[in-house]
Amino acid sequence: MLTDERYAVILDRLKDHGIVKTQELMNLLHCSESTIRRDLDSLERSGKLKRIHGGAKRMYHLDEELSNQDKTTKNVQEKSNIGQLAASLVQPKDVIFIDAGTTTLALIEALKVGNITVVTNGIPQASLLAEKNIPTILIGGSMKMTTKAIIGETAVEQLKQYQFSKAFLGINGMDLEFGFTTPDPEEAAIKRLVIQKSASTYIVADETKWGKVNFVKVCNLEDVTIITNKTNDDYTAIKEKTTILEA
Amino acid sequence: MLTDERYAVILDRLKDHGIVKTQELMNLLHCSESTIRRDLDSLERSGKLKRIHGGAKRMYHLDEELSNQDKTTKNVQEKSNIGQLAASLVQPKDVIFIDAGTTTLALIEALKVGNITVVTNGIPQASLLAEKNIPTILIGGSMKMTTKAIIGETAVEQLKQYQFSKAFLGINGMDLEFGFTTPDPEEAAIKRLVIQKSASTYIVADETKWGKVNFVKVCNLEDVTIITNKTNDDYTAIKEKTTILEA
DNA sequence: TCAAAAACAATCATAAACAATCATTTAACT
DNA sequence: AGTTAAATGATTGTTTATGATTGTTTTTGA
Repeated sequence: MLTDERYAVILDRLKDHGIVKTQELMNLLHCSESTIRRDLDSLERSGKLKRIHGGAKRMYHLDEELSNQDKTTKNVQEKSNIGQLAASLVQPKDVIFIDAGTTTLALIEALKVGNITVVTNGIPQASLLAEKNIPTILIGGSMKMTTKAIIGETAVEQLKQYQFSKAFLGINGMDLEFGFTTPDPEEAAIKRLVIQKSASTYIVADETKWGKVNFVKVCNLEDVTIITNKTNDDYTAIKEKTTILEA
Repeated sequence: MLTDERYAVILDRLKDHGIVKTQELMNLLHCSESTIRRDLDSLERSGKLKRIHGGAKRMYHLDEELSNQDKTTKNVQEKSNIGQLAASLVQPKDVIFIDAGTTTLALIEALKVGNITVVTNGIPQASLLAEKNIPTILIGGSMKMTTKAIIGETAVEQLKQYQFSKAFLGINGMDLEFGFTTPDPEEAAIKRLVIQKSASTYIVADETKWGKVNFVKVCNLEDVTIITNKTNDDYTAIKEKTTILEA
């Protein structure tokens, strides 16, 4: 069992359970307490988890961080559906904003129409847009390392220069009571500004985001149109407040 | 069993499992530990995998960036050498600019020191920096689709805000008579501004750039320090005008 | 509050993996 | 065929990872 294999197992387990115990890892990985302890120490140093007495717990951004690797295979079908619906809204001559995050990548994949300009704050988004030969403007500023999103004051200042005909935003949580929320205040600031600068705004989010509440509020449900995949009866109350497009 | 056959087996196995062990490969390929180790070394140099203690693992990042442009392993080796020399110049507390282009990616790969800030105008650069957890500021503006470089007026305006202790630039051509040249006026404008804003500037370029002349002049040979790999007798005249670091 | 138990950090010896080198074999080219 | 270059496997000493041991700190519950 190689060091990196153990790391992978530990992080995977952490992703599911939110917490791991030293003893449990010893049995699972068939190695000594010292080794586990050293592993947790390394992983903590590289910011992947937080050590606690008896084991370790998940850190905030681990949620997003791990998903970058396996999310590509996880909700792929659903995201693809959402992306296609979102892409169908884009028309020639549109100037659209595309948010950072994994969900909006599916939108870019599905983009078909020509003669559009895209503005984005996501590095992977920019990369994909370049490969699809879509004229793109990237927002400058500080890069958030876990999500490869551009944030900060410089980004806000640059965004103020633009107006968009449509904006497509990702989100971490949406809830009837608390509206749209994300863990990062700086990302929330970007999203709020974009909503303000765009003629119409669409939140693209798969069903797992329903009912989740994060640290910072972005806006109310009724301020935007939601593009999601599965809306069951639970959302009748929500549907009265806002517009939902089902993919 | 030919060398390239082993490479294929190793990479194939890596694609499925994400990780390979030296011992396991020895049995699978019926060859000595030394050979496996050499194979892994070569494959790491050409950017196909990442060696770890006991074997190797997949590289998530510049897999697409470098390998699909099919650099020969020789060229990769040279760029790696140049990158390592360039990286050795970086010191803690530096604020450095890293230019877009493939050569500077090797520099980022080789970056070891902590407590630095990087400013870049390259999308692949930003992506790699994020994976290495290096604090990064990305220049915003229009994206040039062929090279994934950020250019244009917005980029220039943002750059004016910054000062750098060191800057590392790529280049398309360098010539005794015509100096440093690139095909794109907008890229040249960025490079010129960076040179002006940086305490010291290094051009990183492999030997193939010597004697080439492109459309737009960036600066004279004597304005910067050149980091390149092979300097033979032809360059005696050049060496009188400028500083050359040989990797 | 105090004592026992568990978890902890630090250290050490051992074993595995490592880089570097060399002689030998294999392939490639004239 | 004969020469040269490249690849291989064995050997060397070095580095790294590991598990056991030590004594200390934290948690627990009586």
